[in-house]
Amino acid sequence: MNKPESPQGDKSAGARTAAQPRYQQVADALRARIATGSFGPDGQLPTESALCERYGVSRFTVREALRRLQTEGLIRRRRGSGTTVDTGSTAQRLPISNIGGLMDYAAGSSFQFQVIGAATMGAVQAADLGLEADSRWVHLAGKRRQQPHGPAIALTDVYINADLARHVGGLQQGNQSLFTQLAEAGGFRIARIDQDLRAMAAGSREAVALGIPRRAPVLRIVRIYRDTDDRVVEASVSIHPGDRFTYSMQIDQG
Amino acid sequence: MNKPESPQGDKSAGARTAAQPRYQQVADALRARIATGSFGPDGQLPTESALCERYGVSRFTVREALRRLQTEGLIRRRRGSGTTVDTGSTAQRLPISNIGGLMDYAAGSSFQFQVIGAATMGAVQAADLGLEADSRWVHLAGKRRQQPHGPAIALTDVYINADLARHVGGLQQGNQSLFTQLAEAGGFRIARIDQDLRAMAAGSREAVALGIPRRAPVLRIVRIYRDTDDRVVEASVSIHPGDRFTYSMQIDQG
DNA sequence: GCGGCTGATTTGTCCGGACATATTGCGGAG
DNA sequence: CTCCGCAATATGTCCGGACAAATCAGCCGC
Repeated sequence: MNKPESPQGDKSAGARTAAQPRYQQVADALRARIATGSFGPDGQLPTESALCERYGVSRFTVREALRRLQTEGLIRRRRGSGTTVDTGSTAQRLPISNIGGLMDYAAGSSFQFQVIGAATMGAVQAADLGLEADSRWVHLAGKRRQQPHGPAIALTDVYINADLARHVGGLQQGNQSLFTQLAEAGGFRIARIDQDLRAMAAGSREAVALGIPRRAPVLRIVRIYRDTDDRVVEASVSIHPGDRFTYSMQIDQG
Repeated sequence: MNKPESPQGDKSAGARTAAQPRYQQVADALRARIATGSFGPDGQLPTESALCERYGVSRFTVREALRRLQTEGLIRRRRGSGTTVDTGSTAQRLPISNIGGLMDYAAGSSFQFQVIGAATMGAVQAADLGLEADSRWVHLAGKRRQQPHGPAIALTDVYINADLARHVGGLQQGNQSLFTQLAEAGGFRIARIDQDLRAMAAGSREAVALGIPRRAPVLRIVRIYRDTDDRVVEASVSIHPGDRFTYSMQIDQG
């Protein structure tokens, strides 16, 4: 019927971006098809062997692609019965349980910030964030909104490793996450993000900035971004009003 | 030196528990060795091919086992340099980002509950939890503690599918999660858990039960447990005092 | 019509091999 | 002594194949 859509290697070309692995290309293609609803009302995906033919790759590659989509909560797989689009439950919510999800979250909202300046982290604050005392950072502060002129869903303090200070000036306001921009500018990759979530009462600063009563319940999310060498690239503290933000995630298998 | 430690099939024996896949057995073995610190101060694990020989399995199996440990945040893998135990950062904290982590969390604390009785979920509450209105449940309520007589770290309402009501009587108080017990008693498997987290103010009931001021900030976690057929087996709402509970998780790769 | 059995389908597990790419350590050139 | 390049090493990607286990559709007997 149709010849295999080879996910072209793209070894040549001026594309400075390294050619992505094939399973990533297949996953992207399937993610796009899921988004456009091309799998019909029942959401049944082709079988693995059918996808192998379609994209001209081995079953290993197809399974690796499907595994990604599964951890993103996009699909559901059952032995014997096949793979289906996961429309139920949390499909319309935003799973921030992988780095791609975090980027989507950033892409779906807008972050306006300003540079506060150089900062040295005191012992108390460092311990609170789980970082080394007396380490040096560039401090940014800003708000995140879902609609351009809507209410802020978060007040965020960002601390960027002082070694990356020269890249701070090039950071764009808007829809791209800071860590993505930093990784591109600095030529490294974010390998892991640690998150701590807890509830607390809004202080006066947060209350004023977010337009909520003092001592209102807020969700505090501390994120530590590490590169492949385990160096802390960025740390951030986000304060979300309790009534404007819900954190959704999925947990799979055993 | 030593002959391969074959993860014996265990097909026979009275063990009613189905033989686990080999990668699971290897993962368990490595997890135990990590816990006992048998990989030395630098935490360097053997190479994949060494593990293949040690356990008498293929590289596929070893990689699948290591993948599990990685998503649990126990190890760190880097191309070219090998696999190491992840002692830094959140190692001592509790990652509840997979079902095993949730079970560990339950195992590390104690849950005391009492059966409230049959309950029909009203429209408002059902919508809040993301369940069907007018569905029928068995309602339990209880507290979770880290030390036997310490302060409660959570006040939890549990709703168990009415179809499983006959198993409710056999549920044990203590350190094993309810969903694990239900799965065993009912002969099914928990395939996915959806979680929603948000901050809110303690109501009077929570305040009294947890011994905190009214309107104190609390973390509210709603969990929906589904089996392999996507049926909702259990739903739970946990209220954690903001100053006694932090939710930690890791996010890997891209 | 109904229920159970059987076979086909589909994903899960597992193997062996191959090459790519990142890292590390070593040795030689300067 | 320092820096560069090369080779060894380790994980990442990818292939083809095989069997197991869960599911599903259809046939058959009742």
